[in-house]
Amino acid sequence: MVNGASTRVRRSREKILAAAEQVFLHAGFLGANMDSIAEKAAVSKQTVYAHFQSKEVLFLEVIEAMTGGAARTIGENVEDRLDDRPVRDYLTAVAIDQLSVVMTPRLMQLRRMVIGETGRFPELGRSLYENGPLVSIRRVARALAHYMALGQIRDCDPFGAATQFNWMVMGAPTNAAMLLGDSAIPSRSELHAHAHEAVRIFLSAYAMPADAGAGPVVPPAAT
Amino acid sequence: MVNGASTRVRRSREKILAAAEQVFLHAGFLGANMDSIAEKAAVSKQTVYAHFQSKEVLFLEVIEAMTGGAARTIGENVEDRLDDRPVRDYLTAVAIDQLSVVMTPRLMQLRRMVIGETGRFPELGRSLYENGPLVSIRRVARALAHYMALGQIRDCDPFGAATQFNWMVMGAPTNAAMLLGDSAIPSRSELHAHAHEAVRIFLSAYAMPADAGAGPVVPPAAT
DNA sequence: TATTAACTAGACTGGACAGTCCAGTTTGAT
DNA sequence: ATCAAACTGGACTGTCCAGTCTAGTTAATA
Repeated sequence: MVNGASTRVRRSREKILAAAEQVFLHAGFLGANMDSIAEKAAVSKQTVYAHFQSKEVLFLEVIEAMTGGAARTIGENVEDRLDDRPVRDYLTAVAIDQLSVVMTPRLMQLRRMVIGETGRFPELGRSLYENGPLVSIRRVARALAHYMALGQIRDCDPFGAATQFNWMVMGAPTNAAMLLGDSAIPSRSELHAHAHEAVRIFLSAYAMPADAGAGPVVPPAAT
Repeated sequence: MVNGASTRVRRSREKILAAAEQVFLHAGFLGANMDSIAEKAAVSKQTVYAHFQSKEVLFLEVIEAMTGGAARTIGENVEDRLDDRPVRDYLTAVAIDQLSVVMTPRLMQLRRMVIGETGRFPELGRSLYENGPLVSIRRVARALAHYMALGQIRDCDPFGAATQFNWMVMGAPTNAAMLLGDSAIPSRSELHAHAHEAVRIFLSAYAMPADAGAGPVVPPAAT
């Protein structure tokens, strides 16, 4: 059977990718070393090179797999049934979903690495941007267009507004985490509070006046 | 004269620091190499080591100098005479100032490097955060407290509001530049438009109702 | 059971590079 | 002019590491 060998091959491949992910995330491209990847994968160095032509190829495959995986995760949680619920609820759900998926040590470290390696591998930065922020922004833009048609959102450029919304939600936490490390990653309750506050501000600027209801300045305590 | 020798020493030192800045920014800590720093500084390798004990020490001095320098630049431009002008003007000026200072290839590359080296040198991240975002946020927080006392801003936590403001202004451009490279740095006119839009949204949520005047949804064309 | 593709252990090559050493030269102060 | 500190250039050491080579072992298939 062709599949027997293929299974064995795939097992090795996956062990290597998992080990490489750990090592690269921890040490960066230059800091990582192929011997330690082989060791961590419990595989001979030769096998590593049988699967991946070079350190660079392995690195690229690891990173692309991670960015792709993250992109697939976002959006699985919030199905876009816009029609039946108010803008505020939809935006809040999207904000919480995005924050929950992205604000994890693993993805924050991926982001740090990609940013740090931008000089050597510019395509990784672009790929992360297009699989991450851009996807989210497009999704929100579609939703805003919908709510605009329903008269719940003021007339504006949906893409521009969605961009604003995206960074109101993600800006503070990601930037803090980039520079301050994983300890700056917000807790679940902080994350909820932040999401509500961002939605409140966004709607006070973009909701239809009738519907504007900026709500209390102090967000609902989410502790 | 003590100063003669000291001048010679300082000239070398400065040449080395300038060269090291270039090389480190371009290649990162591990990617940089001391021979090329010496060469670029037009100085012998020995002299480099006479001034800085090791690559690591040199690296730290370069980065600390850059972060400190940037911190000093911000705020030189906008003197904080709050009393006499409306919130909107003050916030707009601050936003444009910050964007102008921070959104340069050199500082964006510094930020990328520091983020990338966070694992090896966590203190650099903290230092950049405290010399950059935190300083700006504190400044805006002070101003907001002032305007709150004047009844132009709603009652709220000034620090929290200032944090929101900061990332509404800086979030989108920095994040894009981090991942997409210097070509994503906004032009002067984009930067102005973005600043106005951020202030508009912020004020529609935080200005006193009487004074709220969210203004038109479409920001004043800043082209 | 025989065959063969996948794998192992570990020695090895070649190049890069941090940091040192040394013997001589320049420069600025006195 | 003299002297010491700063500097030069380049050879050198030791280490690390990507990638290769070899000879032998394991395991899935037919």
